[in-house]
Amino acid sequence: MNQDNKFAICDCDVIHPEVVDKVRQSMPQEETLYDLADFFKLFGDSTRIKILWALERSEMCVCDLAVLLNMTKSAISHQLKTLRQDKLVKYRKEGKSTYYSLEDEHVKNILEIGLEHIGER
Amino acid sequence: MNQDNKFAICDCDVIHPEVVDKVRQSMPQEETLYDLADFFKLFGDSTRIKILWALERSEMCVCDLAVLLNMTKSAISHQLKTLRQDKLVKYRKEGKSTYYSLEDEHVKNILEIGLEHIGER
DNA sequence: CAAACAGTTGAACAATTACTCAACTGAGCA
DNA sequence: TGCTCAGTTGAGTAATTGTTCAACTGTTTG
Repeated sequence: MNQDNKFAICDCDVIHPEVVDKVRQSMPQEETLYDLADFFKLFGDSTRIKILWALERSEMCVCDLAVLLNMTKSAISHQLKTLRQDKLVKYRKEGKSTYYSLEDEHVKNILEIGLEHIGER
Repeated sequence: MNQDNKFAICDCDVIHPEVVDKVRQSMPQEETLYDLADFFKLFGDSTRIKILWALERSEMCVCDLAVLLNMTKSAISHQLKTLRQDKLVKYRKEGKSTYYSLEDEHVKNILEIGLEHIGER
């Protein structure tokens, strides 16, 4: 459980074992932390941030998003696919168009806190 | 202001001009959106997530973090540098050690919302 | 002073990723 | 039926990025 085993990659010794032990006990599972990072990765791209921001205001189709962000339909569609896979947006088809909207209620909260941090609110 | 200019990259026409116009007016400045994405990029790596999680529990020195995460001091130090530059962590030096702690009160909130989304809370 | 250790740094490398391009599907319409 | 347009998809490419490695700084201690 602790690091004094032969598989240690770390190139130094513990200085404060009690702190490390305390913190280690409160760490979530490895997988949870990976999922968390993957989730935030979605917000780490300005194109996706723009899409999420836009969809927070209104349901939109791919063409409208492409015009709004001045990008190709393909680029938008690729990003929508990843947002779809991670359950941040949902869509409905109507005729030739596909209308996207936010799936998750956390998106707005996250964007707000981010804005607060960078001092834009 | 709208997209009917010769610099349009988009490969299609607007379908719902009124929606696009409405949303466009509520979009923040380009730079703000980039800053926002850069901010979230920090949370988009599992090593940094782990570091932030750990520091949320306790101030720690580089060696302790390296032991806790089973990584080299160098790798940890590189990540701490980026977290430092973006004002998420602060540090104090004492003897040979450098003690890092969270600088920003938003970190906890962000991690919480992330956990909620991935259904871990 | 010299050795030991905590931590930092820059270059190099490997892995990831956002966008482009071209081809494709499928719905609406002449 | 065939054309047009909205949207999707996969391969390829260029840029970004996390870690390693080696060299370095600075503080403590023998």
